[in-house]
Amino acid sequence: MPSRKLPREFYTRPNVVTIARDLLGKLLVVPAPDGTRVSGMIVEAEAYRGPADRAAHSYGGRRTKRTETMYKIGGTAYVFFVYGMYNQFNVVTNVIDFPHAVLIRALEPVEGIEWMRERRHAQPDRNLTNGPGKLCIALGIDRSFDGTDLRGKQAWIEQGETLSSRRIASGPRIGIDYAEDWVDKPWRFWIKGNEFVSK
DNA sequence: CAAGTGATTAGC
DNA sequence: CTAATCACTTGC
Repeated sequence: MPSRKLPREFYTRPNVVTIARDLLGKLLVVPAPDGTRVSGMIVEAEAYRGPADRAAHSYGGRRTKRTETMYKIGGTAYVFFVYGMYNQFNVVTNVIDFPHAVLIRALEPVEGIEWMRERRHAQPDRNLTNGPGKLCIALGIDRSFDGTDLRGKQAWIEQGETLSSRRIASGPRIGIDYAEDWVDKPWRFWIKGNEFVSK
């Protein structure tokens, strides 16, 4: 049986906005401690197009210990810590030294939902993975995932559902009020009507 | 609606 | 070194 992991060429394409939209319907998979699969379908994602994009961590070509991961080759995981509590899972795109990334904002649980319930302790199912910090808790994603290859064993993305463009909506990104002219770019994509899209 | 939380960053 | 900020979540 061939691997269903997305190939390198999916990630190294030049247009991060296209890749963010294409990631909808794909399956983000992480192994649980017992070796079983924990996974969710991507239902919401945002493109960050540094160095030009004021909202991106790599804006202006900023290169620090944290942002260094964004400069790696497409298909690398970029996981960062924010607000003193939460991790955020991103997919690096483009080729080396073009610091683009897609933030995964929400998933619809598919496999291993018992693991998600345990980690999110007693939240209603619809709140397990409907936000970028929540989905990292549910899947057990922390900074040890930062810089890892999305075609490796730590976390990966598989071909999932193919969506017609009619089912996809777009709008401004969330939580980037500081981004001046870039605030209104419609680079957030989600699956219309999906109940796991973040609030 | 506002607090909480601590790594990260810029600026001395 | 210090202080402000932050690609969020939860509980009031």
